[in-house]
Amino acid sequence: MTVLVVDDEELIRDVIREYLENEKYEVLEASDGEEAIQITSKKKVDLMILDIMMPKKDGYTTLKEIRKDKNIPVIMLSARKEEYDKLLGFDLGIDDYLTKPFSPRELLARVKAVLRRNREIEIYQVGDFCLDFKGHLLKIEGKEVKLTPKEYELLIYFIQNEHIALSREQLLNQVWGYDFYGDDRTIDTHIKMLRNNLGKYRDWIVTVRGMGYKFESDEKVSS
Amino acid sequence: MTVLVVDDEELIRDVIREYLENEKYEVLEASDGEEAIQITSKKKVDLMILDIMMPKKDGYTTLKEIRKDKNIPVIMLSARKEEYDKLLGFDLGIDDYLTKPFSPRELLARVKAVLRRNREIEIYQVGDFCLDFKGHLLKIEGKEVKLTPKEYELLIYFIQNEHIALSREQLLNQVWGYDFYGDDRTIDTHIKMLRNNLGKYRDWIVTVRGMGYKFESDEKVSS
DNA sequence: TATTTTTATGAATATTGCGTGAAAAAAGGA
DNA sequence: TCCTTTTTTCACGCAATATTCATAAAAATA
Repeated sequence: MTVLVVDDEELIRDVIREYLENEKYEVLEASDGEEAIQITSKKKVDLMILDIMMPKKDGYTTLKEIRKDKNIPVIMLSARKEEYDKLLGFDLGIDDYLTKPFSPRELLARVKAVLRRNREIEIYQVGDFCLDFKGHLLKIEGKEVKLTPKEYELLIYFIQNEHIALSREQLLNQVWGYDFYGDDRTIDTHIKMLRNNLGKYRDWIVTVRGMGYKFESDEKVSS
Repeated sequence: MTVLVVDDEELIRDVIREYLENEKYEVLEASDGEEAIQITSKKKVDLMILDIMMPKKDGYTTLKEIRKDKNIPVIMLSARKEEYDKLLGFDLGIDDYLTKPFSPRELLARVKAVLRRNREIEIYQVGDFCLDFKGHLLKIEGKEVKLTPKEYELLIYFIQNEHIALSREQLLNQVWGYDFYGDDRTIDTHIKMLRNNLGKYRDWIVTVRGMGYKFESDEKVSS
């Protein structure tokens, strides 16, 4: 689970990072709204902790922009309690709210609560790459990309094991099943076809020479 | 769907109204228990959002009186978490519970969940496609389309699981029942007939090769 | 550089899964 | 009961997909 912390104060970010990492969350940081928008467009973020008062671009504006094409859960931070009413009026669907100074413990509790609440959502979205697990639907740049069953299963297995290098044997066992006694090279062909279908995201499937393949969505996107 | 919001704070009512109306719910307001009782006796209310702490007549008492002759689903609001235990003691069959300050998003999620749980009448209408769940009546371009019982059940199950790919096994279990031990391909035949009956909407039943089928109406899919 | 090892690709072939129609079986109605 | 409607089975043909394999390309090694 990846949490993006957006706050202009480095101290705050550091404290939150420490607590979250202690609980095995991956933490990304942004010091302003622009940076936050950049990061969410490139990386998979499961939850955003967003400060309202920031220089350049405030929390509202930032959230509004991100929400245009992403539905990332968000916990808002603010220095003043009175902001809450304003926040409620703001029609952006925030998930929770905390006033500074807050206890890290409480933040953690809320992070967990929000993620628990959203666990049933099964959509993998990074940039304009959008995979709907339940719908068996992959969209890239808003257009449906047709995958064959094997390509689909393969892709899902990769995504579920992001950043982990997988051997051909492992892929055969997990995706094809233990009762498959075919050629190792079958994988290569499917990788080829999957890459073709991923278009500009073809490099997200990385060859690990002598080992197998791995999936990595934060690679630089070639267009 | 009509939701009655009962709270003495106008600000809270306004905020809830805004969120609910945004999701196409009809919203009624009451500022105290008496008014709530009046409204429920006169209008059709599908769900009540009821604050516990109110002047004159509190939430408990109000609910107790309304429940004497109506079984409207209710979500309770309270300022303090501790109230929850007290609430449990009252055997009034509340459907859900939220403490202030709550996230609007969570409220919306719970409203939807409660209504989903309690839905009785349901009409699914997109373009000139109109299915009345209860009346077992399908109209396309204003003309009634005759479906066999199995076709109805199948279609309803599809609509209730729109955008989700369903395997043949799942369809057999859910529509035919777990005690059906027939051929998988029975599904195919029913799909064929259903598609024929759907006429120009036949493509709303999408084949997910190697997996099963899913229902997808033409309306824009938000990603 | 030449050599070896590993991966990518294209094409040929094998296999699987779906749509269909027809017919048998079961359920309903008069 | 008989007749009609609905449900289920099934097999054929076609199209989509999976697999294999030969060869090209790329990367590592010396």
